[in-house]
Amino acid sequence: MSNCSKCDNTDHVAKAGFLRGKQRYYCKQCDVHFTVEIAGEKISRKPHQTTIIDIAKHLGVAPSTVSRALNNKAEINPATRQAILKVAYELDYKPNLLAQSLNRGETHTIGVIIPNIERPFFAGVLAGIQHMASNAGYRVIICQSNETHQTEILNVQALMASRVDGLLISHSKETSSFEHIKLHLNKGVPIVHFDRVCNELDTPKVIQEDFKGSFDLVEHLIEQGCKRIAIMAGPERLLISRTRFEGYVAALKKHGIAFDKELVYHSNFIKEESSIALNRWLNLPNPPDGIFTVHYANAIEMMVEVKKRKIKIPEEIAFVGFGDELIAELFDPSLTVFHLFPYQVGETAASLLIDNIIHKENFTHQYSKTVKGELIIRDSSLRKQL
Amino acid sequence: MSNCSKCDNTDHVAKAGFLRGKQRYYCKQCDVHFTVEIAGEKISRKPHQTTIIDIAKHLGVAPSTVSRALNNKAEINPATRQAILKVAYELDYKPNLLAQSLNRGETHTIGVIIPNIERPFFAGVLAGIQHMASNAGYRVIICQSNETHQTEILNVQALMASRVDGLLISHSKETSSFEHIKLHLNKGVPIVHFDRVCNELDTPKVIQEDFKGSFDLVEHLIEQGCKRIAIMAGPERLLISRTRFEGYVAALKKHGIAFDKELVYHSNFIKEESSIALNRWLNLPNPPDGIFTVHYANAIEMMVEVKKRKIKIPEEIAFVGFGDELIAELFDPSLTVFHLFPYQVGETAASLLIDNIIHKENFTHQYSKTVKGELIIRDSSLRKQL
DNA sequence: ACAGTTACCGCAAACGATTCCGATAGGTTT
DNA sequence: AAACCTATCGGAATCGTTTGCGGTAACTGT
Repeated sequence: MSNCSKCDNTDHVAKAGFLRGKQRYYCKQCDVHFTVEIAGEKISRKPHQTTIIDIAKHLGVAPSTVSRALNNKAEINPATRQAILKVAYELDYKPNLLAQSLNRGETHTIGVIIPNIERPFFAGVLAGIQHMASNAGYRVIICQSNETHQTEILNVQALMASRVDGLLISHSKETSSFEHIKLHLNKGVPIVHFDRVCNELDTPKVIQEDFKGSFDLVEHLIEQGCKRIAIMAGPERLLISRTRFEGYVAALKKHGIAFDKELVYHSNFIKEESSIALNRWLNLPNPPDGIFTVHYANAIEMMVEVKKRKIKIPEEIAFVGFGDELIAELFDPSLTVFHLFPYQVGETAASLLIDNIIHKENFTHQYSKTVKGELIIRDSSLRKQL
Repeated sequence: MSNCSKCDNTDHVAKAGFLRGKQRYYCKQCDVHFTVEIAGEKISRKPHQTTIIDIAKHLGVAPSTVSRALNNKAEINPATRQAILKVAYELDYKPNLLAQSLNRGETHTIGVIIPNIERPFFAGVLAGIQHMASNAGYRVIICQSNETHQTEILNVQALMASRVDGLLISHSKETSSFEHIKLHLNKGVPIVHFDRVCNELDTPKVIQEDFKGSFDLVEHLIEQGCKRIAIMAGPERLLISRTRFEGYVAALKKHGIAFDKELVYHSNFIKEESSIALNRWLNLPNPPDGIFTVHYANAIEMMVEVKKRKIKIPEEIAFVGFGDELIAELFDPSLTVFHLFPYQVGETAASLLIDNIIHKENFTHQYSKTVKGELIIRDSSLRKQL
């Protein structure tokens, strides 16, 4: 029998079952339960990062004082402050951001959701976001939706669970319902859309010159003498696709060229689509003499095919597209593009979001900041001037 | 005068200075100080996410019980457990990851440091890391060193401050001292190197077939009849550059080709270097008939220049390089590469790290996992067979 | 000398979740 | 029926920081 933990006596002690593997006792007299500690086994002390309490003990002050000193608060004696700072340095104190975040209710982290990090455009955006964020003292957590609605929803949940201070999002090609965003928007979470924005939600947005870019590219083709211009448009659900499509239509209209449904193909970001669309067009009774692909990669892929067939670019078919990639410049023939600036998109979006986070209450929404693009005319569309 | 907060009497109350803007009083009798609360001004209640305590109150149980139910612990009545789960669902409870992390001492987050997210290789690696990490329930924080040593150090500090559970790193081209890593390694932080690894540190590493790739590419050039092979090597500080360089040297040696210092140029990832190196080589008394660039982009840039000069590829000069980019395939002429698999590198590194995190104690280091590459012979080096 | 004031600091309660213990109530054994 | 057990739950400490508020000593002016 063991000694009671209270009266240190064994007289009235009786066994009282097992608890988590240990024998349990009960002292009738003291009305107390207890288990016996297995001797030893208590040495495992973790390495332990220095905390504010360590500093406090070290100097014989209260943790609150240390906190005040470290955070440069008022009510503190400059002398003690210096002393604390010194010890903090000596003990290599690093504040525990988790504890800070928990206490302050903000994580100084922003979440980013993009369809795919491997797309150079988004990588560029990310770089811009990172740059702006880290300058403002914010960390960045990145999620990829992989172009699926479901994953996007999971991403949002994961980021909100991580208690990010704000959200930057470019929707997946599938996304047509926005409840998962609305939910958190209504709770007051700052959210900024970029590139693949949506109009149904009342968020600040960063877009590009999608309409103008399309319009300029198509008009350029027309000026080069193209009469039948095909368009490889983006997924229909995306607003950005529709806007670009409208630019195409508008340019045709302005120049009195009839719109032909046969010349429209809505891509879905699948690899084989380029050759499918191209073949369809080339087999038409009167095939196009100009092709506008919303995504530069499609133009390149098509040009590869067209070159194989010994069709002359740009004389027989001219190509233009949106893009920001080196390949457009280096490919032979070089591709005329409406050049995009993903880095700027990222910077703009991030700064908008951070503004929003900091001035949460009285944030006057600034909708639709537009990052300008640039029409770069190259060999794929530039026909010899007569 | 105001009523004492204790005796609720005004008799012995006297003013006692100002405290944070409010008038302060002192009750002699009760020996008590107090300030008067400005009426109102107390309504600002935050929206408040449901917590474990809300659930507990809702059911009249203790928070600890709720925690046990939610975490599927033993010692809990299935009935209460169901009840708790139900309420949790109804109240849309989401655990506060911050609080969990603080308590458990782990964040379920891994930090990644890469030189530049815009380099497609690293974007690919990131995608692999993300995939593996999110499957294992880990979040990912990404930092860019921008190829500078100083930023890399700051990155490490930032990530450690965020209390990441482990670190994945590919060093900047400048990094030649590794104290900033060693420091945390010694504290027991799991760290895995990938791609740009370093040998001075006792960490698991994920590398590629750098030696073999170089060797194969150069040997291929030799088999195609090249006698003088130039190399555009990487920054000298990087181990990966040195390894690749050694592969080059070894291939030359095997085939009895003399090593010529004139044919070596160490790149530093600066844009103009391609033309500088190329010009230098072309102006040599006996210029190279084969060029091996460690980075495919340099090969492409050089080929652009070479094409302008009407020098024939591959007949007069053949090109090969490391790479994983579409442009290598689409460029004219298509580039022979030792194809890399960044996504796999990322996956491997992440799984190694997560293994390391989970089995922290008894982790048997598995050094140098190698992700295999693939020699893809294309037009830039394939001379007409006689 | 004393009310009134200031400067500085400590205490303790948050933040949200986990977990070690001990406390019950109701069984089972002898 | 006493002795022992099990299942289940509550209390309180803990993680590391921040912060509201009260306490104390010393200082100011009259």
